[in-house]
Amino acid sequence: MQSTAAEDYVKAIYHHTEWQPEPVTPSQLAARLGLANSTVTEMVKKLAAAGLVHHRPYGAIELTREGAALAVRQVRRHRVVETWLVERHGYDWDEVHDEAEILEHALSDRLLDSIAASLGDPVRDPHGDPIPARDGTVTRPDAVLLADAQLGHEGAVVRIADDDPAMLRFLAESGVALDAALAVLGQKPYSGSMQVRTATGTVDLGPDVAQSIWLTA
Amino acid sequence: MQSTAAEDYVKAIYHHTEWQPEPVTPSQLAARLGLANSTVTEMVKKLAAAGLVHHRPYGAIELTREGAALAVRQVRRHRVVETWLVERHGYDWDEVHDEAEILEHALSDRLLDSIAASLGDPVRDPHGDPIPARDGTVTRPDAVLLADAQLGHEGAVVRIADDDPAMLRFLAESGVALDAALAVLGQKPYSGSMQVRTATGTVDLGPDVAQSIWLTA
DNA sequence: GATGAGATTTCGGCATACCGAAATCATTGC
DNA sequence: GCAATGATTTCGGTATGCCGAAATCTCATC
Repeated sequence: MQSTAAEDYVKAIYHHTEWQPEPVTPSQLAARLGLANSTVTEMVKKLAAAGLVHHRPYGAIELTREGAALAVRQVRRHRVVETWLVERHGYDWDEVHDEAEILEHALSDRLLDSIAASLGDPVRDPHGDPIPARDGTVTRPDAVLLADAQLGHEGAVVRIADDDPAMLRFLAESGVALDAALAVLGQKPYSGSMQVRTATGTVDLGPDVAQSIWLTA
Repeated sequence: MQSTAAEDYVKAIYHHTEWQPEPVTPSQLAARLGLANSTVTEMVKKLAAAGLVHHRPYGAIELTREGAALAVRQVRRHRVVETWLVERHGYDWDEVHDEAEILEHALSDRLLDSIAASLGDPVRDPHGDPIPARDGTVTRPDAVLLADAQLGHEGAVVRIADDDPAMLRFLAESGVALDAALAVLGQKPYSGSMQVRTATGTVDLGPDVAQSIWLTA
């Protein structure tokens, strides 16, 4: 059991718990992977038989130690490839995902490590997501969701979880990029939008954006 | 019909006729691909239905215009990847094939062209095999097999068709590498081996080696 | 012109990974 | 405590690509 399908499943399970941990259900997994529920049930059974996940019928799905290791390996591959595409091949953030999704299954360990080394062994990808090390170590910065930040909180942007290219462009133009220093000036009641100071000025960010931006604590 | 299997089949058919043209039979194809004859028969039927090959039952197999275009595209991908692995990632000649075999199916056109451009759009791979251009143009140098060369023939090495790493190392140490100037000094009767002058001295090359080295005409 | 060797094709089967429909389960609301 | 709802699982089925064994064809040889 080491098919590309298996790799995709464990990676999807891993992602579900990466930033806010709660076990994943078959239907959530099916939605994320774009598959029928019945397909996921069958595959999860096989993954369980292969020792990659824990799953009792009608229960939630959790990775075993072995499954988590495989997932972390895949995440490393995916994010190294994304970083490489952006830094060396002129891809934009929104263009890398599909290509990386395929390549992460095709590169040998040797080539992947060589690519990572040529990039200086980066520790985060273009979105700020941590890139696991070769040995599976994941260093995740202490981060606060902008939406949860206290009034007056100041911090640098460590992660931008949005995939919408238009949104990313807007943020970049507003002075919101990885490592940019932000300060939370205020919170508009009802609208849920946040007023934020950047290096160059002040911006209002809507609630969904505030759910996508993470700051240093 | 554009599966990785189809790509492998048309590429194998193409290779068969690349340096000495004769149509390929199902059993030759099966041997080259490491598959059962029955599998090849079935797949060829599908390729024919898809318009990639001509094939009447019990006859030879030939590429259609469309099949040849797909094959050339795959050859380009394979050779660009091999060149990239050797030039940028420290692979040796004998180590690139398996990796390239997988990657050639996984790279998008955009990424492949970007990689080729980063290498200066090379026209030949580490073995001297021509790399087809983006538009499918193949420029093959006029070449003479060393084994067929006239006595006194002088020319530069344009292709080394051997895959054996020990052999390649021996050749490199003997002054036989791509672009090296050689002169055919003599031919030993019966043994079939050739005496050749290199920049640094004189070497005897056995008949199988002489079947693998190509010189400018 | 028949025959037999060797290549080719046909046939039934297998594995993977997917689907929709039907059956089953768990839990919430009454 | 029970029914109904929504999630989960089971079941039959599909497509691709592979295999070995059996049937069939071709062609050289006699």
